[in-house]
Amino acid sequence: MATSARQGPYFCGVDAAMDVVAGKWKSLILWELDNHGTRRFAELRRGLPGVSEKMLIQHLREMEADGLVHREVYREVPPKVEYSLTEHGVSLNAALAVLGTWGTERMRRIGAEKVSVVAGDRPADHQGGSTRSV
Amino acid sequence: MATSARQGPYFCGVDAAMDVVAGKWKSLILWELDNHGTRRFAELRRGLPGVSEKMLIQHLREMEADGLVHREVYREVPPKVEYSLTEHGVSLNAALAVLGTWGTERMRRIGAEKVSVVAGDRPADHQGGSTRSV
DNA sequence: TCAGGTACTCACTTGCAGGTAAGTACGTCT
DNA sequence: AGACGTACTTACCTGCAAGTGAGTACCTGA
Repeated sequence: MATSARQGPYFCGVDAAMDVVAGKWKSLILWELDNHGTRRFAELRRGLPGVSEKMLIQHLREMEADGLVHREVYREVPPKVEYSLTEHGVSLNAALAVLGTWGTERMRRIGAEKVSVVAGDRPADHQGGSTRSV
Repeated sequence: MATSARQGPYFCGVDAAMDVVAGKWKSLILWELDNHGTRRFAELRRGLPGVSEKMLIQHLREMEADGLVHREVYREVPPKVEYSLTEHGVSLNAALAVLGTWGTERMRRIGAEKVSVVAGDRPADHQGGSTRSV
């Protein structure tokens, strides 16, 4: 399932960073976890409209292997697992924030829309324009 | 050939930026152009060991459509085309540099190697930007 | 009693990014 | 004469990322 940590070789630093962030939902996951501090599996799934359970787990496992997220399992009767960012995840998110600023500016330039949030989902939460949109 | 500009919709700024940078060689191209100011097609091809002509052109066309690179054609007898970064390309490269710093730090942490440069190619040059498929 | 919520796993399929290799038109170098 | 350099275009093929949908095991509330 390719859940082992990526390890290069790389052309350069950007290459190494992109390798870790490559994946349709990874930067979104990073953003969600950074914003909420800690999230359960189902909370993440609901927070990322359109993600499939398979992809979400796969990405979380890869990011865990890469040392970006921490996975805490609570052995309770309804299973409970909490995901949070490690310090490496937090610093990666900070680096991505710079890129996010550029991207937001680009969206403004070309007049791109935001993907519409499905009705019933968190109403007015993660709006990229704010301070630290990933 | 998908040379039209990407246009969303996006989840957030990072999404928009990643869309533009997604492509195995795009960040490398950005880096090459930023470093040399202006480069001809064949110079770029030689500067990016392993890239195929098809992918190089495809990426250049997409980046042109996205307003990142400028393409200047000289109607001379041996054809001559010069590529350079627009101001948007330059600012994107600056944003990627932050990510590059993080990636370099990560490479140090996990002890990843750099891809070996083919014998005969530029010896000890680029430290800057590169990508893998996003 | 059975739908729904917890957090997953597994098997199958599809789309597309990227690789390979050839063709084009024109000119110079050997 | 023909190899090589310029900057591409075109067609075909492959591998992998991602999507789909079902199954698992347990518990709660209507």
